[in-house]
Amino acid sequence: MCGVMNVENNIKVLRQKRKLSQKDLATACAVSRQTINAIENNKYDPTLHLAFELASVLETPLEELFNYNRSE
Amino acid sequence: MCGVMNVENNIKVLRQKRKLSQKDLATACAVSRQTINAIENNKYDPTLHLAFELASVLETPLEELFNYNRSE
DNA sequence: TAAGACTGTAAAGAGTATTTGACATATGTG
DNA sequence: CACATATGTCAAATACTCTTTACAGTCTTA
Repeated sequence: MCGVMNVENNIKVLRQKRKLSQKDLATACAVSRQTINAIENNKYDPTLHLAFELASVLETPLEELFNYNRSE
Repeated sequence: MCGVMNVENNIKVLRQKRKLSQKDLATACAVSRQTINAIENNKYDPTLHLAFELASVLETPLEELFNYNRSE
């Protein structure tokens, strides 16, 4: 239900700005490289836990890291 | 994995402040009442999508709604 | 007492997030 | 060329989120 709604993210841009590889970011967040890759390419959304971890590592507020478009 | 880390939340307090029942909030977020109940009682964390929905309905920033304690 | 609204909880099942391992490609460097 | 690094992707397996259904307890009010 509600399939139209997406949580886009700016992870790739922010990661590259800090000169981190997907593997670097994965290690810093204690997840696999494939997980970072999948999230950057919008295969699925991270868990809330990982979202906070990403925001912390990338030193970016959650609201900036993810663009949530309500009820499109 | 990573079992020590938790994402606590202030949903119950904020919900009651707005005089909403669990059912009210559930309906507004398009999830079941049990889901709201489980999240309020820390049975599990919501998805990122639902977290944004809760923040939107409760008109509260994500960082205020959830208390993320990193690497305890 | 009875009835209604609100909340806590449990079990079964569907759907999603994440992992590991593998393979492909592209780029840069010895 | 050979080697390393970074990235995209796939498949199978596991863990977790979330749903529905159901029952129980509390509180208020008629």
